[in-house]
Amino acid sequence: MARTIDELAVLSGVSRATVSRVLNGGSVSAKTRSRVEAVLGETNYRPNLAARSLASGRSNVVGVVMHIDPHLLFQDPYFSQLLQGMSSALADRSAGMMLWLGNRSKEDTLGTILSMGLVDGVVVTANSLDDPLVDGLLASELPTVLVGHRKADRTASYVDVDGVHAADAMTTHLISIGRSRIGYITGMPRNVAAADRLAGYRQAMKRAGLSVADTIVEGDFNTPTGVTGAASLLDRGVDAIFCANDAMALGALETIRARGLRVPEDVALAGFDDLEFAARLDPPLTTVRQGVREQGAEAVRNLFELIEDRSRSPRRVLLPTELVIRQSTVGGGPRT
Amino acid sequence: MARTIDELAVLSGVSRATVSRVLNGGSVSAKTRSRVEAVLGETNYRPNLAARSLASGRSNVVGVVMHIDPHLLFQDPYFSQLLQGMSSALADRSAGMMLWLGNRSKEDTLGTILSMGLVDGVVVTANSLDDPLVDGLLASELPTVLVGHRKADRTASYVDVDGVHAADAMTTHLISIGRSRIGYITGMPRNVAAADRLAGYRQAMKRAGLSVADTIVEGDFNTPTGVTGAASLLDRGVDAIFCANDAMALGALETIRARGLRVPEDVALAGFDDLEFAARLDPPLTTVRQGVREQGAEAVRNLFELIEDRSRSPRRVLLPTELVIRQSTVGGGPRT
DNA sequence: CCAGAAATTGGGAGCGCTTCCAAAACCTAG
DNA sequence: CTAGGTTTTGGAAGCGCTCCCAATTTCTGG
Repeated sequence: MARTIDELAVLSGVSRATVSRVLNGGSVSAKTRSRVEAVLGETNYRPNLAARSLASGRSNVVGVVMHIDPHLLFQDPYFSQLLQGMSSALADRSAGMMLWLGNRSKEDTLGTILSMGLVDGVVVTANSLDDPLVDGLLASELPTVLVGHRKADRTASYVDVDGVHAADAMTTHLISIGRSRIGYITGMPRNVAAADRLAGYRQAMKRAGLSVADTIVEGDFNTPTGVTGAASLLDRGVDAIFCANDAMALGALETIRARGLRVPEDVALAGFDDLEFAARLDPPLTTVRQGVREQGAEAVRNLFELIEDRSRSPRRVLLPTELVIRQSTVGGGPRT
Repeated sequence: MARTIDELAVLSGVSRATVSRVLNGGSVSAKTRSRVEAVLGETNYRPNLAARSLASGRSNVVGVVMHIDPHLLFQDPYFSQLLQGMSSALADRSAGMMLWLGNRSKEDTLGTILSMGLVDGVVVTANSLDDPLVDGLLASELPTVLVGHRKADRTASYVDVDGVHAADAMTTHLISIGRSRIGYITGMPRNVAAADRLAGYRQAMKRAGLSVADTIVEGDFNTPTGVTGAASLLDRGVDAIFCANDAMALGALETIRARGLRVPEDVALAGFDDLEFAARLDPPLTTVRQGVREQGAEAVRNLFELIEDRSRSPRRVLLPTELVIRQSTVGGGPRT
């Protein structure tokens, strides 16, 4: 029941330094190593992280900062999935995770994180176009990887999905099934993903030579704005509605049915995210699936590369998305 | 830009020990204190957590362990909310959170946590009737608070909602609206909350002198078992279905409608959890609301009391629940 | 069998902080 | 003005570990 490395050293008849070497994979003769490991085995010793961290300057703990609207955090599985992905990538390297959710002022959190000297790096969700926390982190010495990205972050490492491309693809799909008056309900104005998706929509519409003069209404990613947004779009006589996320598509569907219109015959409907309920809607919702778990895992891997080689140039990763076509756009389409 | 306490000491012309005292609220003369604080203000020094932790044996970081079925973690906002509650209570004491999700073997995690010497205590979700991790934690020196509880944990500190009482109340409500053949779809067999809710149901049925001979079918908290469970209950001619959670109620609703039955006229339907979508179903779902956030916050507060006074006796807290009655049981009832 | 190179090992100095202890400074009252 | 008590302060010893450096041991080949 040795508690410290010194006790371990005494028990195995070598110096503290040698024990440390076998613990950390230093060069030790096979004979010595096996002797120490024997003792190690029967003593269930665990190195003290604080001491190790103080001495080595590395803790094998990474920080995760999610500054996010609590309301979204609740109902959107995005964060759970992101956490899962990160958590499992972390576990692969037996590293720990310190989590901050956004309930203090951002600057405060920033200070805390930097201070601790406790994390080797940080993964931070960058979903706002201007976020002092992200700026501060990027300006600091601390290796930082963003999940999501802002146009300005050209020099930062980030992991994101290609929202522009995905929204373009969805819009193109809508066009390909013969719709031309395609309404769009946006996400929150200052949200990066929202901006990307909108850009993708505009891009596809433009390429097809379709007007977007009065086809865009502003939403905020929540269901109620889907309800109202759809109402206003229907008044303008659209034949398809593309919502920046599934939650709003849910609202839009309510409105469409309330008016006695059929989906997709009268109005095709598409969302984004492929939340759990999307496949279960009536009709099942055409949407975009993003590998959120994978995104989290990739962010962690990215971060570790940065930690291990601080001089390495930023790595920017765009993960692919998948168009999930269901009956809300293609009536007789494939069942999911 | 002092980085260490020694630099700070030099800058303010006192000893390292004195700086440490003003940092930690030791007794320092007013004059000295203000001098040091002045320096402190213009230097944005942050104590190194690892060093502090090593020297003092306390880290102001608590561990949070959520060993949970990844599938549930995804779609159930329970965990997000729990995290939120804990996170905000933690922020109130400017403490940090180390998070482990359940992706390694439990024993492994346990070892890691205990080893680190890095957390002052741990909050662990105890949702399985037999969980070696929980047993190990409780047996260890580490202050531990459970969220949820097992019958066996008489001597542990925990925070839970009174699931027995809540399920009893819901069942009683169903009875009070004139139903007598009340079917019940259970949660996962070895889950504590599931067991509690089932007990509450049985208790209420027994008190009312109603038979439960063939009214209970086994579910697993997921929607599909709600679908199948409801089918089997309807075959037995029930006039109400109480599901151990909302996700299954969702499935049950599907089945009921597929058979052309009306809710609540033909079959009353009740869930448990009051998830976001519950109020939005057609008809809105009668369910039980639990203060999950509050549960998380309370768990943290509880833990801190334990940490500050290790000799204190375990504190067991049962948080109240709220019956949310909507149209799935009372057709003309209050709109929510 | 021995010099020299290579591999292994132990000694010891810190990492930045808290905290015990004793010295120094300050009060009080006689 | 001084003895005795009370605060306030600084010195110094660690907390458990890593890692540099030098000493020791082991291995080469001539």
